[in-house]
Amino acid sequence: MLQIQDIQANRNATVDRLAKRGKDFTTLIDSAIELDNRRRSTQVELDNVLAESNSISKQIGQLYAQCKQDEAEVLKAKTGLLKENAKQFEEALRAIELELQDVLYQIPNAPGEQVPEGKTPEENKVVYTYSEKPALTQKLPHWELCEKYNLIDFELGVKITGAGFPVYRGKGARLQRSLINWFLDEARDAGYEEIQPPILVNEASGIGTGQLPDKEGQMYHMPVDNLYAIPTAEVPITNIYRDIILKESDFPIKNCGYTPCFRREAGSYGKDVRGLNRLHQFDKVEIVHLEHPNKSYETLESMSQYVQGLLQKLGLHYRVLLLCGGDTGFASAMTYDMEVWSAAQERWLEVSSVSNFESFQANRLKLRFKNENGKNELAHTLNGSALALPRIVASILENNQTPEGIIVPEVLRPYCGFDIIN
RNA sequence: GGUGAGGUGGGUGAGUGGCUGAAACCAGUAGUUUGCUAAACUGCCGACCGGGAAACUGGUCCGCGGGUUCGAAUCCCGCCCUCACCGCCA
Repeated sequence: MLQIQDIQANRNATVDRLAKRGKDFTTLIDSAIELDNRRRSTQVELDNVLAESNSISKQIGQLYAQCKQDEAEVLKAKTGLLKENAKQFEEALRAIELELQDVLYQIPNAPGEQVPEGKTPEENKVVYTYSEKPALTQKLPHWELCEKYNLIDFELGVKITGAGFPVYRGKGARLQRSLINWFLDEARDAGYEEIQPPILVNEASGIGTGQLPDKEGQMYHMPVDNLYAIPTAEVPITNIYRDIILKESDFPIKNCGYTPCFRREAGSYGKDVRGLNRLHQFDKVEIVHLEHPNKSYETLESMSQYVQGLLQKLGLHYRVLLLCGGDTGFASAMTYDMEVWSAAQERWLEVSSVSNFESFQANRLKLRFKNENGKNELAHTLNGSALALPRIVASILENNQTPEGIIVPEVLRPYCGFDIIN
């Protein structure tokens, strides 16, 4: 969530930035400001009452020590009214704070300077396109290729669990494992520390990264122990830094991690979810950065370059989108999406999303650092997929298909031990 | 699952009703000195929300939530969590 101090200090700028999302947030911003003002004045009144009551209590203690019981009794009588007052102010304050929090939760992150205005995905800006569509002699969609070469059995997954839980087998399983290993090795070479986090998280972690309380329905929940299956490694990895105060010299913190990801995807259906396009369980390597606020946009660019490097080494035709305000995620200030070409489906598939959250996430997480003035300041967080497996697999299969079989990208051959799937 | 112990500041850990926002030690930090890859000494050093130009100052916080009391880290109740041992087990 946004910081109320920032909103107070830069009311107009915040409204302008938010307007890029194609919606007017003036009313919400103003009610946040109004609530914050009320919060402060109420607190001043409360504090005064408490201060008086504290000082009387201290006097009573001293009087007892001097054996002046009578005078102590007189003071005791006075405290009754103060208590009553304090209680009222306390209740009022709590109510205002809840209301303020509720308003703040409704306000999305303010888009960064470079983010184009716009409401729909059509208004996203294509900032880069790499290579060409492959020239193919055959164009089978990946689900047919999976069946033909016995790589992924979707029906079997339905039997064991349900739709969206595919079974990878043989060379399909090995290709999957190779990609994970290669992604992790690349990340390590780029200076990321590898993390193997839990894939079930508690409620506090879900709140920390913003999945809870709102997007509860998107996660698998285990009520017996009140745990949630992670929708992305971002959740456990970012929560490592919940309630932490870093030193300035700790930056940059670079973590990566492979985990399976679980998403209920309630409400999705149709052609978009065919094959590997959308799953309930999939694998992903995630990169997470914590940065000094001065450097977060520079870091966003370098993360984008890093992800693009992976796609280039895999030889995939891709493009980079700078998302417009309206398509930028709730918590993000600026997002690049990387989309690879799916030759048989003849459409772009999103395989990575790299975002700068500025201090939006850090605010909920209470992730801070001591700045040069010795003050605690919120850190900036960024993350990105590097990469999500299923659509990468889909596009490798489709783009590299030949009548003789599917050509494995060179970088993966040492990992999987074969160079063609046939 | 059973039994027991416990949750205090970045860490270890003292603290059973007012003098404790909290001893001591470690870590951190600023400086002094001696000098050589460090040591000694001294000062500072929790977080959050307010007021103030500033010096400074009010309030809250000792797992969380309630209660008793003029006053609670300290007493009472509920919850959560951790650890140890036993049982089970990859």
